[in-house]
Amino acid sequence: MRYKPFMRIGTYNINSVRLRIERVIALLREENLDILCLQETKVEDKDFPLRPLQEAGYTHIHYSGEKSYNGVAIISRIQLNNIHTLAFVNSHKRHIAATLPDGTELHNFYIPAGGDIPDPAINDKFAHKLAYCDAIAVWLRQNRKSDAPLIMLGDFNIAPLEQDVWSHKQLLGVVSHTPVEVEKLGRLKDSLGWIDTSREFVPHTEKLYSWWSYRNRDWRASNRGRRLDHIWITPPLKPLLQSSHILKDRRDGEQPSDHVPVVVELMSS
DNA sequence: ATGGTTGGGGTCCAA
Repeated sequence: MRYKPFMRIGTYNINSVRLRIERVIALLREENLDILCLQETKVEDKDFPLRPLQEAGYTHIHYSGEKSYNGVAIISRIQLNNIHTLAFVNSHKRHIAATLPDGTELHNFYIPAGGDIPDPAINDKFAHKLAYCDAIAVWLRQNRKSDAPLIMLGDFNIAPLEQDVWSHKQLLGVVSHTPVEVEKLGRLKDSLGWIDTSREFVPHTEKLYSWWSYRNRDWRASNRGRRLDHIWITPPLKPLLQSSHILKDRRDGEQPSDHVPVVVELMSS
């Protein structure tokens, strides 16, 4: 096997892994990924499309799915250990975790989108989203430490910074960018001193998106994006962080997901 | 203020 100095890890909300399996394969190959975490696989475990991924050289594949909704997966060409899932708030399949050979623990999350109305008193889905964020933060504080090497990534369905949305003012009342959610995500981020890898390389003053709605004739022209997909690391991994990219061009082509992948490079330790 | 589009499963829900 040739020398490989960096480990390349990605996250991608695929919005049906069966419909877009060829996109997944192309991403793995063209980005030379070691590990890819998926969200919204929308498939029961018995129907997960294993074979094309194995044929592409990814033999360590773990998933937790359900019919029609939610679902997460980790696709890897590196051995993974201690695969486990956690159910926060309810039984939705929104989390799967694994430990890498160097001991780094990887947590893949699909945080609830939260519905349309940003009021937990009248919208159960928004209440669920807030409770889910709280539950993760509590679990992390009680079970993990900020001096351990951890990666937490996925579709968090929250765009925390003003430049993470196309119009901060116009989206203050829109689920994904409301102050109450941003506050929740901030507390979650503080739980272990998480580092937002994308913003390590792009200043907070610069627009940065990972999702563009289907409800636009021309997503690139209108450019009404939001940064919903994140890769966070704990402080011990910061010196190992080499790069982070949001693969905007993957929003193009036939039948794209409405999200694009985010990829980081970490020095192998 | 409203509506715009997509996927999955099945004639509607979630995003």
